[in-house]
Amino acid sequence: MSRSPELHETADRLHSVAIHLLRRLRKVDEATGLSGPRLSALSVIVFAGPVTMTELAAAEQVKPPTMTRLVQGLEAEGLVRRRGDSDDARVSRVEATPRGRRILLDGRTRRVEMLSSLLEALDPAAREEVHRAVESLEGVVRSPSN
Amino acid sequence: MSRSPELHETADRLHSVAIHLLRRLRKVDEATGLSGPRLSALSVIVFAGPVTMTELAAAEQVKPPTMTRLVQGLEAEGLVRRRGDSDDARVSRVEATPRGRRILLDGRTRRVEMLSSLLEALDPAAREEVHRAVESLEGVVRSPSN
DNA sequence: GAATAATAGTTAGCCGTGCTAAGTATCTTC
DNA sequence: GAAGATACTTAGCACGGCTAACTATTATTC
Repeated sequence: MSRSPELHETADRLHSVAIHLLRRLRKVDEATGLSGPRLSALSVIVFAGPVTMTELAAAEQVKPPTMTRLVQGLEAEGLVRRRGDSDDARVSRVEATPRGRRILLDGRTRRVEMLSSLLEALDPAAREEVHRAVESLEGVVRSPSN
Repeated sequence: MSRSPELHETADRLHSVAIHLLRRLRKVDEATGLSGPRLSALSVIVFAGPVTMTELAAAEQVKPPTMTRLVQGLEAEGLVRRRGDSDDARVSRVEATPRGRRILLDGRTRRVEMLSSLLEALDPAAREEVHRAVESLEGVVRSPSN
């Protein structure tokens, strides 16, 4: 079971870097004025078009009652709007308002800009290396389990 | 202001990889039976020896009342113990019990094992690349701002 | 076609974690 | 030794997660 020390070291530092990266991103996201869960839900709503509550809850890995309240919050801030489904009176479809869409897209821009500026601090060779490492990790992190 | 598309792409994918990595880690951490904030506080207590409440709150970037409750929770589960300071009767020093230490260290082991097993899925060249990329990112992510 | 089962959402109510404001107890300082 | 600073706690609010239980619809089954 025990693995090489180098592997452990890389693993440990990878963990730490991931934490620090996301901490930075969270700070940037504060400018949207939205909490993490609301911002994340809004993102699904913006990119997945009109969505049902159940789909939204599943996408956010949250139970339906939790999503009910998140959407109520977004609705109260005028970022989101609901319409009944024409075929099935039980379902309620959620879509972003123009304001919701703008706030989300602006936040997304800030986030990518922040990360890009970090990467710009690297010389081109290192940047290329980060790119390839990200590709490797994508394969490995996405594939199995959840 | 607008940057090269490759930069944006790397930034975006880096973001996504970081999110997925931490999601995996959170799942592993569930085995400790502790919430994120409690686990994180316990980690500081274990590694920084007896600590004052104020130091703990600062380390966890949380206000003192929040730390009061986190420590009360850990104490109720027998993972942590408090002693008064001999020099200053206002301060209260927190230290881990043997059980607290064991739970934390076991969790830490599981976490590193999980990451290591991800890295093991890569061929040695890719692994080496990830290692170097992590070093680059460390420099860039740690340096400025908090 | 009426009864039953399944599905989509919501409401009610709990717990944990974040906060601020305000209190207590203990130093420190003048 | 009185005034102020410091360490921590208590009280009370908001929010996000959950389960259990409810309503309203749609689907099934006999």
